[in-house]
Amino acid sequence: MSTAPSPEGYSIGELARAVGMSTHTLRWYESRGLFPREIPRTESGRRRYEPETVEWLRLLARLRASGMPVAGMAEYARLVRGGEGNEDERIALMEAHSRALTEQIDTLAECREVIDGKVAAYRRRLAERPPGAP
Amino acid sequence: MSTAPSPEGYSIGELARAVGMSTHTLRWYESRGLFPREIPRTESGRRRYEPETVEWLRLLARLRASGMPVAGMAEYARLVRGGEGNEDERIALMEAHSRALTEQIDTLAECREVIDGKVAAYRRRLAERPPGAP
DNA sequence: ATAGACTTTAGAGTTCGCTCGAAGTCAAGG
DNA sequence: CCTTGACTTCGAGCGAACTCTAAAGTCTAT
Repeated sequence: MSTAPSPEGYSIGELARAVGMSTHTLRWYESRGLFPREIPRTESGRRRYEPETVEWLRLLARLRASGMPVAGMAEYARLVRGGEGNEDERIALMEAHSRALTEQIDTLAECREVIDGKVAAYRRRLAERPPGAP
Repeated sequence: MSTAPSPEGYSIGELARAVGMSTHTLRWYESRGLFPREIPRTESGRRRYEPETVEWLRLLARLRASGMPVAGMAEYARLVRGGEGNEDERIALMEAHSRALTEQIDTLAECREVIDGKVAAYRRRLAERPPGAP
């Protein structure tokens, strides 16, 4: 609450480096409503991200990596933007995703078993009929 | 092993129904080299898939569902087309995918934990500050 | 004060995996 | 023969999530 002397906060390039995304992606995320609040600007119009933005983006990265579509993240950002009082909606959103994730993990494990079964079959074939045999 | 009297084999529509893909997709897969051999045609040029194609497509479906790109499946089909003797290459391909799959599963499980942590935090907030409080 | 690194915008382009449509051929029932 | 519906090829189109370009403006260091 006063005049901060040092830069305080991240430029878009710094933030990009900090979270491992491109500046393009950060602007595009913003255009898609993926931030829980307005991004402050300097006098000349440059973005100056607050430090906690790093945590927010790390969460988004998790959601993306686990297959949540951008629209889902936008919905979540909207809820957070709405402030306290919609915790149940946030819980519903996240739990739905968690359930989807469980399903996906099960599917993948199943696929892996089929694949490992294939590998085992090929190994058996190799063992029974070593290089060269009618 | 002899002259089969009945139609024997699937039309593209029948196969599509049998494996749950569209006829468009089957033709597209073919154009991408995803079949381990030429698909026989009737006199009039229509595809007549052999019964074992169903199993092949079910395998492809697994590979796709587990994130293998179409190019990877094409490579695998190429190996199978190559006939016996390249089992080690097939094993290498499949094992690489299996490893990728393991990694992906771990990533997803990690993401789910983060998400479940968020849910837990929201629940705590709800419990401590029930509907309506400064 | 000037180079060069960085940022701004709007909008176009890319990749992947299908998905669809057009325009025509063919098979079977009535 | 006529109709209906499945089949043919080919090429365009789509949605998702970036990714890049261009042309301008700004900041920092020397």
